[in-house]
Amino acid sequence: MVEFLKKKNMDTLPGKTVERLSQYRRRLLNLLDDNVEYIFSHELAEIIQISAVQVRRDLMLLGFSSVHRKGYPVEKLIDVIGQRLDDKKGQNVAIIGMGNLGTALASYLNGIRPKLKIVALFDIDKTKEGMEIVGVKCYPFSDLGKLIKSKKISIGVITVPQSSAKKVAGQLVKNGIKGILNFTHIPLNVPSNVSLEEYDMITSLEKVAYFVKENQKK
Amino acid sequence: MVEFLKKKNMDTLPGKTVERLSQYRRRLLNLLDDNVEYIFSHELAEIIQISAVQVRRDLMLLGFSSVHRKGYPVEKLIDVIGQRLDDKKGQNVAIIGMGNLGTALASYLNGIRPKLKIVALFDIDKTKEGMEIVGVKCYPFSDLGKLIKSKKISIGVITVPQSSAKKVAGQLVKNGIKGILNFTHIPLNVPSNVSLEEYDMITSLEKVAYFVKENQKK
DNA sequence: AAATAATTGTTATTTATTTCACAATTATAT
DNA sequence: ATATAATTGTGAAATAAATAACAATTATTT
Repeated sequence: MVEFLKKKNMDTLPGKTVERLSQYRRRLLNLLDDNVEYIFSHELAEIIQISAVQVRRDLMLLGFSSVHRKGYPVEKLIDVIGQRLDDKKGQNVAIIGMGNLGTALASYLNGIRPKLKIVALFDIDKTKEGMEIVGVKCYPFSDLGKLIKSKKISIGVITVPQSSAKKVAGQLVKNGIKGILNFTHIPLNVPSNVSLEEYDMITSLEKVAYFVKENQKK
Repeated sequence: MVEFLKKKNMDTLPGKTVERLSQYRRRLLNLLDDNVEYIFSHELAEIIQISAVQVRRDLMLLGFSSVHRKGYPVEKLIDVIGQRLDDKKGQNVAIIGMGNLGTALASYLNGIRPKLKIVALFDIDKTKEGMEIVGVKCYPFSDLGKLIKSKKISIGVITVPQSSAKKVAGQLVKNGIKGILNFTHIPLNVPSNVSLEEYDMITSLEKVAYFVKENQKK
């Protein structure tokens, strides 16, 4: 068995590497627009503000090599990152909760990655029904289950008020969602086959605040 | 010299611990509302969905002990977390960019922590001048420097469009900001005395999407 | 009063992530 | 043609973070 190939090219990547690959790709797409054909590890590192070794290590995990003394070919690298990160058939996303945050996310995320399509928005407020944000329709929350199935939604983004977070997560899970991105500060408890990513803006702010305080001690 | 005391009670905490302490506190405040007086490490762990050892370890770093067989006293623990995380005099925060995201953040963050005050909002759009969101005034961007000084703002939250992120960060730094929470996906380059926390929603979504895909291989 | 059970605080261990250090490769300069 | 310089890919080392393992403590049960 080709264990050595498997190791490099099939293993699930570490979460941190995934985060960085996502960022590399975004930068590389910009570079492509500027007709940059090759990039050295230290250049990419500089742009993302990390170390060049880190970049090389991440690309090593992709099994991707540079062209000697020219650097990494930008277009090809974008492609390889896509092959590793993206789902071939694409994935459909719903955003639940169309307050300011949900609305911001809808316009922010929509269209940014061809393989990640925002296909439905949901809100409890029935007056929002049929409303469109950046070309995506808003549905009443009661249609959630139906639409997860009909639109093959695999990822749900929760931007509802704190108080409904658990209920919404429960509904998503019950209707077979595969991944959840949670923007409330309520910790969610989901079965292990559902990928969960939590993001708490208060925690981020408190963290900055803490390090500001600590910095001033010096 | 009291090295042993210094070690536990003075050292800067690891970032991960800070994040968890922030979360513990938020949960504990809820518990306090429900008149819970004591909590065991495994109970707090269960709420946050982490391990009990992790909780004990974090509290160990605070030098905080439980009451034997009763658990950790909730009110006192909240207090001790505050003593460690919060700045005594409080810290003032500005949000720059009053689109949907900025607006969401303003209402989300305001009032949630007494020692973190949102004292000013900024937007390039002069028609928003004087507008109030959750009781905080919106100022034109040109007043940024003046207000950082007069209102003693130490933390800036960047929620402007991607294209102005660097300019805004530059202005903040130039005017003596101490910490930045960046919500754009432009990596910022700030001097080392400025604490920087970046949060990129696209990366989070791509990360969930990747793990959804990987999970399905199994 | 001895045994049992619950719970902590901490040391030791393991695992994950980052950085160091350097041989290998080859384009470019001399 | 040789030396120099740039750059990579990776094993080894260092650092950071999480988990396990367990002695210590004491309330409760028998």
